[in-house]
Amino acid sequence: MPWDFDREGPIYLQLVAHIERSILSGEFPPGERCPSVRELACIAAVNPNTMQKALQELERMGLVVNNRTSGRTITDDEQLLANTKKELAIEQLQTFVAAMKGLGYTKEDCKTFIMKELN
Amino acid sequence: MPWDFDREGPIYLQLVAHIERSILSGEFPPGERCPSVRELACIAAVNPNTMQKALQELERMGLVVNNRTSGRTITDDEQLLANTKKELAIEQLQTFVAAMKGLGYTKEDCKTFIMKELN
Amino acid sequence: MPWDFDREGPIYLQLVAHIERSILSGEFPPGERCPSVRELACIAAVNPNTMQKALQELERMGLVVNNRTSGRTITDDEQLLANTKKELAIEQLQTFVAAMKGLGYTKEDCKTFIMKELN
Amino acid sequence: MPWDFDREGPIYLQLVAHIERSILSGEFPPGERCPSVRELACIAAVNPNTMQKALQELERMGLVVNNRTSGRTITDDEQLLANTKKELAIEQLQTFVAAMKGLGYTKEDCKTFIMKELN
DNA sequence: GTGGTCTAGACCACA
DNA sequence: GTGGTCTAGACCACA
Repeated sequence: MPWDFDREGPIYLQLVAHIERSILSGEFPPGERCPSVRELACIAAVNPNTMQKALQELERMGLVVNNRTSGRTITDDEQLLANTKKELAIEQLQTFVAAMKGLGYTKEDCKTFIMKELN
Repeated sequence: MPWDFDREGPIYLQLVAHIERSILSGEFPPGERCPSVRELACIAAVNPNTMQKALQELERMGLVVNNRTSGRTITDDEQLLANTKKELAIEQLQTFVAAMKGLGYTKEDCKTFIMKELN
Repeated sequence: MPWDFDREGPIYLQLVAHIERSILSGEFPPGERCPSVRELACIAAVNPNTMQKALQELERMGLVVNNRTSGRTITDDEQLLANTKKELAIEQLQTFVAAMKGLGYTKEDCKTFIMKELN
Repeated sequence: MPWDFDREGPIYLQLVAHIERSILSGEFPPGERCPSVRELACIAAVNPNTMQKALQELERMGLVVNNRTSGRTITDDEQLLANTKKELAIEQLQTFVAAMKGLGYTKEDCKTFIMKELN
């Protein structure tokens, strides 16, 4: 199943986001081998060059480690993984609060709404 | 500025959602006159037929009232507006919780996370 | 005059080094407009994509600033320029000392040699 | 491990420079027997004729002495060795100063830079 | 097999 | 015009 992309934003960044989530959700477990550029490109149905760019960005972020000719592995840096997860969570929260604000809810309204509705 | 649409889902439903939010956010105030099909179609840069279908759906939902020859008005049924707003808010909350679940958060985690991060 | 490249090391990194030196030597003055990707690619006789990669690296280093659709400029951050210049100088010094070591000179020998021969 | 050569300059001159450094660094000690043309050609992975030409040049420089039928020896002329070493050192220094000049350093700057950075 | 580089060329947004 | 992205495909080093 090829991944699907928005019209907005470069595909390689959408790949980064997608793989990032796959790592944090445990689909690509910490310390395990990361599928090769070619494999991932095939799965996502994009050009290997595009996938390469995405993986190099993930390296730069530290989520993926390059072992040269023996492929890449997912980082096992628990601290980094925790921080990244928290960042993404905050992003989600901000999106949610923004949407709620569009409905006329203040931050306080959000809190009380959540406490009442989330069970 | 013409509105923008996803690839997914019929455009008329996206129009419904858009106008619904405009009403709930107060951009189209309760009891006021609703712009004509032609006006709205022009603003949104869609075919008047598509906008017509959207407005009929909004009528069905009760958010818009048809006065026959004298155009449409936004409902002033505060109860309905409040319910609709709440429904949309719950939808947003579910989207948020689903995203958080994808990051490994439980509902309880969400609560404590929000209490800590939302200030 | 197309630039010339070693067999060793990616061309794009050699481009980075070349442009870096051009900036530090004042050939591309601080604050001035940087030639466009296409211009530079033409001058250096490389593919625009390769030059693009080099310029993006120079951006990352902060030596070049991206102004989106209105081209790039050389940084005017004097501090950064001074630091970069010093780094390159230290690199040169290390190369020199290594070569001297191969001739049997110690660091101290180097110092006295320089004091005597450099005038 | 075969020696490696630049694209620039005849290979036999690169061989001369390489063996010259080997002598000055003590790898081929003064007064000792010099490996035969065939041995050296094999080690360097070049044609014996090319190595022959290199050794003749080293003879001309006096660094290597030809004993006719009993092979060659490294010179034991300490004065010559010292002079040659100094020449090479001066060459290195000039290369270094030229590189520093390209970064905007004067000879004086070089001196103070070295005094500060070399420790 | 792995990752990486480079080219050629199309196409996009922005203004 | 500017920078940026993407594809297709060749080729390289490493082991």
